[in-house]
Amino acid sequence: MGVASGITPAELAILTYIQDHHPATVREVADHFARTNEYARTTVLTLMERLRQKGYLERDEGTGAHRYTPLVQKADLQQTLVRDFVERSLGGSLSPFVAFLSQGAKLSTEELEELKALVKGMDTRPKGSQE
Amino acid sequence: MGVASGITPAELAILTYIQDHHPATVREVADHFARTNEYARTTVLTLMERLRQKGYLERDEGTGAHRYTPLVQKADLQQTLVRDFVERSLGGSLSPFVAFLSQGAKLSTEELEELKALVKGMDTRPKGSQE
DNA sequence: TATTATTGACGACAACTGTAGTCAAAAAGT
DNA sequence: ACTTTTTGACTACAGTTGTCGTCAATAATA
Repeated sequence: MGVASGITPAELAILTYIQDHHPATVREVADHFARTNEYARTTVLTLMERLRQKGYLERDEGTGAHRYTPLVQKADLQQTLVRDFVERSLGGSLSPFVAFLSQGAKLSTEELEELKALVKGMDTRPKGSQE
Repeated sequence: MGVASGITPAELAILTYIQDHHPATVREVADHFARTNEYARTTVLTLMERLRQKGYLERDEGTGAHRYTPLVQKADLQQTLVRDFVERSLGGSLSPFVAFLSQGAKLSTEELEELKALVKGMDTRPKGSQE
């Protein structure tokens, strides 16, 4: 399992797209990726089925092609992804991230606002303190 | 390649340890992981050799066991890891990370300081503006 | 309904990963 | 120098992931 939660990179790309465009049929997804990444229709199908087996997608077998719907919210998934990444790849340290932000990472106005509020609120909660 | 830069998760664990304890011999690393993760000596050897082939380690074949040294700084590697993660897994958006911080992620005093300085400095640089 | 196009279930496969045993060569100890 | 350990080069192998082709079943069309 490449990424956290047992989702591989290729699967994540597919799942993310579906989270932004659901319900979606294999063909719709395939058409999308045909332009960018280049995934054959059957590859997309395989990936989508694997995601379904893993519980990230569900499908409605009505008339015509099956329509897939995500079973996890995009925000939730990303949250998990971040948590796992920090834990597994950064050994729990957030410094690299902060450093990344310092070095030119662009933040949207909203993100900056949230960060400001966050910093203000956490002013008195040093690492290790109890909640 | 699980993680960015062609380093797999298992390899990353090994490399990280070596970046914190170098130069290191296979046995030293193996002894360390024998306690925690449970990697057989030869597994560690294999992983270290793969890292060497990928250019992340170099070894000194002097007297006794070979001594391995990292060829990339830990901070640099993590920087790359973060960049790649944000790009590949979050589609370039930092919101999930900010959200992660908001939801209880603990920051050290230093990290918080850096973040504060950062927020202050970026106050007038909305997303999309030129450097 | 005959014909044509679309779908999806399967099967395949090579590359990559995690894991480690074997065994000869080299080093250390006596 | 002889024996015992330790090393490391190789080999192996199963599971995962990325990628699709085939082909029969369905659906859409003429």
